Amino acid sequence: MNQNPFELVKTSDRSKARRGRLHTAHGTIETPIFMPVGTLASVKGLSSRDLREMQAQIILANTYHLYLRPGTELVAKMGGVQKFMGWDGPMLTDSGGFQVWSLKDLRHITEEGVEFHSHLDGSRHMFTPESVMKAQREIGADIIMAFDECTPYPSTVEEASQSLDYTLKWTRRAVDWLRENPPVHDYPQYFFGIVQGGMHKELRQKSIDALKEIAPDGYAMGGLSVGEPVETMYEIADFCTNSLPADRARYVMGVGTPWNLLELIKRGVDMFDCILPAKNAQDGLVYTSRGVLRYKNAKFADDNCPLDPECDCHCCKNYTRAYVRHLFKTKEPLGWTLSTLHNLHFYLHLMQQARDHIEAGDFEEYCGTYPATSAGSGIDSRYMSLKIAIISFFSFKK
RNA sequence: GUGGAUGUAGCUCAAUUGGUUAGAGUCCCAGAUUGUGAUUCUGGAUGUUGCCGGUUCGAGUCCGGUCAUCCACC
Repeated sequence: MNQNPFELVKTSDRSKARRGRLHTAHGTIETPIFMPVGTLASVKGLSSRDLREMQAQIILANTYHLYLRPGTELVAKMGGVQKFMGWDGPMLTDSGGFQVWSLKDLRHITEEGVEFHSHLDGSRHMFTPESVMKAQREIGADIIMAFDECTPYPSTVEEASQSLDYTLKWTRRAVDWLRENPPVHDYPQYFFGIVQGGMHKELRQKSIDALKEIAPDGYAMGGLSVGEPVETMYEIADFCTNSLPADRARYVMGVGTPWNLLELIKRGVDMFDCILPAKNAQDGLVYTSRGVLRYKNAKFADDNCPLDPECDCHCCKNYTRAYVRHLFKTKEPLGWTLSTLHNLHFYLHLMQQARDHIEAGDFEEYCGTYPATSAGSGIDSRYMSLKIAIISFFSFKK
């Protein structure tokens, strides 16, 4: 569609880990990269200055949410999402396929598109591949996503196949619409297709083959981390990257824990987004160089250490666990801001480490020595859970 | 000093004409969270019902006394 924005810099000899660059009108993104989620044109609790200071390279906004409020036409009128939110770096918009999927009782899916009721006021709306492309053009992100149907887990081959059928038809219609209609903004907006197919490899293969013919500017893998065992997620992602074109960017949507990210980078993934670091920070849990830390726990009430003694983020350099816990307990907005600041810094720093080690040629060793990090979810392997338990026990016992 | 009112979880309050193991919110404690419908959700702990006695098969509830607090009047 457009000129390929992705530049493959290096691939590891001993895994599929890749070092690359994604060139956009608002800047170059060094990959592998994690994209902080800013659903409503805001990474909750943070200003664009915070994002710049933590060296965020690209952030993600959401078409469904911006469509409902303040409206994509208004965003266009304000000069696009970057100008609207005071962030001049690269942006990506998710199409809203996932949101519509999560609306469950409020939606009706047909081949034409998705009819749904706003979760805000119940008003009726229709999303079609065409209308969603129009909305994303108006929002003006550097990367826009196909309108897909996120296949639930578990799903039978028949269900996943039917779902994939819609996603592929919608993707073709989206591309046609983009070709036939003029851009809203005067810079390129790259279009990423989304691989679906549930946990069925033959469907994932079919999805990839069809997408290759459509030739989007990049490839995302959707429908992962929707309840399947983590090993299955790795296996499917691994299967996909075997077939995806090596010269295009690969993006696993909605994943995941720090450990998930390293495992998927090893399997050839370049881009990630996830609400987990932001959501967990907000709920009293942060990631540290020594594992997960539930800073809201009573044992940290008089802990004078930073959240992570080895972290050099603004929060860790200036504030203590006792203080951040106090802010959480008293529901002070600053607590949300500081803990989110830390968690996102942690993720971005992790990606920096990954890039450095891929370049140095020792990424696989780095993964082997990396401290176990649970998301606080039970889907990691038993081995990991044990390791986490041991590390947590010795690290945070007081 | 006299009269009246009120005493139930750390806090704010429920509990039918006396009827199972005295509940709820909040607070506290722990857990969950994977393209944000999320300042969210799930679970747990906490009581000599001010105290002493009486009536009753059975009292947070009725009676007597007592203590505390508040109000009004001397």
